Amino acid sequence: MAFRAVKGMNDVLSNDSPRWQRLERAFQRQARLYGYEEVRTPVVEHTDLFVRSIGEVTDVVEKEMYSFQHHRDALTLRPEGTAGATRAYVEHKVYARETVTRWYYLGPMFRAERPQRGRYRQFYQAGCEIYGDPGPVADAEMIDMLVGLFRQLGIGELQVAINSLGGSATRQRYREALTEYFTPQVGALSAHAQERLGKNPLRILDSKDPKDQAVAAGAPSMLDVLDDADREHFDGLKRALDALETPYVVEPRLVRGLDYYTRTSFEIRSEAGELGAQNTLAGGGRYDNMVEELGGPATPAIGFAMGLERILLAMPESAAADRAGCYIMPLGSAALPKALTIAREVRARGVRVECDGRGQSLKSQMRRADSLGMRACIVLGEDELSRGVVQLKDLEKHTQREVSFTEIAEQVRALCTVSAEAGGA
RNA sequence: GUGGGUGUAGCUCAGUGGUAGAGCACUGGAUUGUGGCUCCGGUUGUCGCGGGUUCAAUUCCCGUCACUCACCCCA
Repeated sequence: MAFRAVKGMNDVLSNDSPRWQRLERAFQRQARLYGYEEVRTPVVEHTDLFVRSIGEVTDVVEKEMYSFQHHRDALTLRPEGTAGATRAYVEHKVYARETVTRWYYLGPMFRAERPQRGRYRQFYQAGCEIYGDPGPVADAEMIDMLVGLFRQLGIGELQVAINSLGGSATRQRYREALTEYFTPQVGALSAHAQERLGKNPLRILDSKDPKDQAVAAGAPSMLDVLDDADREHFDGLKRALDALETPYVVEPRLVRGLDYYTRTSFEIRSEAGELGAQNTLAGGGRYDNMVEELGGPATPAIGFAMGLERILLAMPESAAADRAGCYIMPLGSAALPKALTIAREVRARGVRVECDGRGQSLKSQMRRADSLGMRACIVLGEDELSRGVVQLKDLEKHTQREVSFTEIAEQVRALCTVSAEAGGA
């Protein structure tokens, strides 16, 4: 056991990968149904990109990034997907090609945090971004799409939380109002909150420390300082969600840890499955200033990311798969060459085949075929070999018949295809 | 960065100051060549690592490392 995976970075072995694939396919299907197309961006970006977009005084930038120097470049493993996507959007002047852009992505992200349940140093996010649509209808549809996806995956106990952080002017006003409110009560705050007061007072609002919560309870609400346009936008979001009959709760203290959010911000949580304390499945919001800040024209944008590991923790086990595939059991080395060519013929017809070349007892091979969930098996011994036939057994119906070499591939295909179609219906 | 928990077979875990067990898994047989149930047998361990106490430590003590959960923050 000399080598181990790097702390917080996990292998997905074959017993888990079907669940991953099911989730990824469901996400991609849902995203395409809503008009998104895939974008793939590099895992490594210039460090400045993240500092500029996520914000210099965020936890992510201050202490969670995997940054390194390569020759003259300061580089960072992406801690999230929006910055890279927006960089690509600006770099390729996509805004000049189309007025509204809808992208989805899926891949690993990296944050050097202390690992725990539902939080890893290399973790997988899937996300969507819309550029060029100011909302709020787009915002509501995005939230509704996520709720629909989670329901399809069988995840229950969902909660949608929404808030509006206002535009940048509003946000500045609110920040001042909060500083004014908290400063006289500094002593009543936790040490942590006291540090934040100067840098980012909004974060005190979602502190879980009871001391902070007590003080924050009386703080002015973000919703009270929204300007008319912000308020109209937020009301529009709520109306659209109502129209879609998507349940939500307004959480005026929902503040997300990335600085780029403006106006709409939201989280989707669940209490289901084996989720621990990290029960936010997806989070996102508007970032109407980022395109311009990264050098493009003023372009409204909204996006979200969801954590695949967390969703997998919340997903119920799927029903056992139907029997499929064929196991070939040659008995004795003389039967092996014929077994191999039969295996290839059957595979050519689209049926999964495993040929057992280990030379073990028939009982052992049978056990293995069964535990693999095979639908059929072929027994080829000396007697069959000399007569040009095999025994074809249906492991589900416990029936067996003799089939000639010339017909075996087609017979297996018929057996396994029928079973697959019946199972899928 | 802070705090708690756990390290014993491939997996899940019992256990004892006198150098280890169960279930599952794997495998052989009961059935000269037929799975899922049953029965009988077999294989697998530096008891995380280092030090201390002791005649003797997997067990007690100290340290260390790893894993894990929670705080923080986020997906």
